Amino acid sequence: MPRKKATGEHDVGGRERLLAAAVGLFAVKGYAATTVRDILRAAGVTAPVLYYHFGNKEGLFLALVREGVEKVDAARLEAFKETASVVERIRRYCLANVAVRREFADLAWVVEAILSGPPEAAPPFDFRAIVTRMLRQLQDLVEEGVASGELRPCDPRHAVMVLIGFMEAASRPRLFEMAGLRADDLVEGMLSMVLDGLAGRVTQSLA
Amino acid sequence: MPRKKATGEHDVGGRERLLAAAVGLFAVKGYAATTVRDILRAAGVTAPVLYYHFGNKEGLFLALVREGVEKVDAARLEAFKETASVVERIRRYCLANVAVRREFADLAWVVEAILSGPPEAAPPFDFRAIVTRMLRQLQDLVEEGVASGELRPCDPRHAVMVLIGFMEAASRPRLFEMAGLRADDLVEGMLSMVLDGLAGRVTQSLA
DNA sequence: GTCTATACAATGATAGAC
DNA sequence: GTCTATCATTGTATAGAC
Repeated sequence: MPRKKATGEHDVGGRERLLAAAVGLFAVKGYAATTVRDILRAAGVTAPVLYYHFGNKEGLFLALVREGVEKVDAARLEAFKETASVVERIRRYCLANVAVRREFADLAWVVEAILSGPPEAAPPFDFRAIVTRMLRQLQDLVEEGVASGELRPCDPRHAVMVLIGFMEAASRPRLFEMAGLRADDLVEGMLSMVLDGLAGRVTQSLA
Repeated sequence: MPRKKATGEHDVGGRERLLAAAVGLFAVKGYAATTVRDILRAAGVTAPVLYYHFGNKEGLFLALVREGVEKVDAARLEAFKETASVVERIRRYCLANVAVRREFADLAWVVEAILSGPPEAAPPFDFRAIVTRMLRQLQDLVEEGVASGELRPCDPRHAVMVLIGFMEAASRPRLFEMAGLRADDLVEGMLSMVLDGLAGRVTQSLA
């Protein structure tokens, strides 16, 4: 029999039930360790529903990843849209990035698993275009800042990597919670540190 | 029949053969997607050899992870040992970290998969002690630098997170190669960027 | 679009000989 | 310590009714 729906749960189709169930499971168990039966049980549907909508386990996974990529990508574009100083746009970018990753935490984990996990642990998904675009956007931003004097002269590619590493660390609760930090102040604190640098005397990073 | 040994291959026991085979497979396929048969075939041994030495698949995995943790940990301690300026010790730490991760690339991947991957994707391994120690060491270092004036006054915990993010990004070939960077100059380039900061006018980080 | 029932390959693991 | 042979279970996926 169809699973009893929880209180307040919409009468969504099996497709959405499956997506919702799968994202949670993939996030905590990973793709390979999550069985089709796990997903079916969590979604309260039977096997043919999955195979009807997604073809197979891999299809379900890829549908999920696409959804996640779009969300991050959208937040990114949003942050770049408005005109502001370079530093301010970088700041918005980082805040937006961390914000989406927190809002769609499970989905972010699933995407992250492909980006940084073992190459063949999950179905192949080509991120090159989207990563390249991100690198390009950030590098343009840095170059603009250097040209205008807002940023210190530097190799923009190194600067981009530093920014990426910073966002990466700021998005890992398991890590920064061990350091006794809350996500709230972390981003701003780390960002000002990245901007002003660790070493040397105080240099005001301009108003 | 036992697998024919490749040229120059030592006549090591099944135990070592299994460890060597497993690390490569876990690195590219992840724990869950790597089957016992995969490992056996790659190692050229039969099933009972694995179960005799490691009890089960999980035991083999954990033996591997312990080995990896020890390697990273040893490199870390080595970097802290000699007396030098704070900046120099930070520099050594980061170089050492990236160096081990490159030397034992597969092993590093396996460890990384537990640290940053889905919580239940691999057998449970308690990293808390080791991560806490790393955070502590870095934070002490930063505090020492701040006290001596070598480092800018700051929240040491934020500084530690920035350093961790930096090392993280510097250890991900798939990422920085897309930016057209080679691992060689990357660490030094990024480190000076972290020390001097992105924003503001040039501040020499002292000799 | 969803169900019941099931096919069937692959999986982790073991027994018992040597 | 390693082998051959095998098991019980779980895995993905499908056929066919409604």
